[in-house]
Amino acid sequence: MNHRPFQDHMMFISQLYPADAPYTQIIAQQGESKKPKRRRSKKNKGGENGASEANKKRKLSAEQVNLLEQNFGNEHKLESERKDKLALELGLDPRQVAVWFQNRRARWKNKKLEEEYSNLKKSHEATLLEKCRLETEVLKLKDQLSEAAKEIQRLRESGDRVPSNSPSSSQSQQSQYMETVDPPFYGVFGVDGYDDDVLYGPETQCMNALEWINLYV
DNA sequence: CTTGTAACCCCGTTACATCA
DNA sequence: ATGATGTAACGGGGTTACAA
Repeated sequence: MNHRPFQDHMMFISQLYPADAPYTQIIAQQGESKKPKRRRSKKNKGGENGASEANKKRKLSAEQVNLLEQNFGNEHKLESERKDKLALELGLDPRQVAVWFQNRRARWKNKKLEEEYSNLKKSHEATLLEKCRLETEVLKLKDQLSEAAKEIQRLRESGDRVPSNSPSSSQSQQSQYMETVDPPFYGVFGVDGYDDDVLYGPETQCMNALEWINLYV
């Protein structure tokens, strides 16, 4: 019997979505959370005849594992022809080979998930640091802006005292200066108001980010 | 077209071996 | 002796191919 299309499909799906159980399976399991699972009866406890022999054969030899690993390295899926051949070669039941491949795929998937998690974590930490840096920069710029505003105020006051030849000159000077400062930026950070968020918000967030990183790195 | 079955898959769990 | 960890094996539920 040929199951290649299905196997290829499943391989494709599991490579695309290695973290996800098939949707239908998730639904089925969710729906059956109350159904009691059938417990497997204990065996090979030595109470029944022949059990101890089965115990001794349980662990695969290093040689067997090597060959299985080699095959797994070539291809994670196992067609029945290859399974039978391998089983013959290893002196194992084909069912054992199939089970080994299933378990190996599960281990491989877990490892991939761990790697992915680790990469995401690193990237998240880098983003937090960058956020922190940008917030610090914003604070600096706000300081500069506030200094500039004070300077404007000073100029305005001195302009009031010193009569100018052209009445609009100080104003045009101001507006010229203001043009160098992006108005939306100026407005967004409410330099006049200096709300609490400007002084404390980003800084504390930044501290939290750093503490967070120190905690988890 | 429908139904039953075999063979495969994955997921979660269990049982057992090994090691610190 | 024992708890933690790794892994072989299993049970259940899903899909697909195929025959009747």
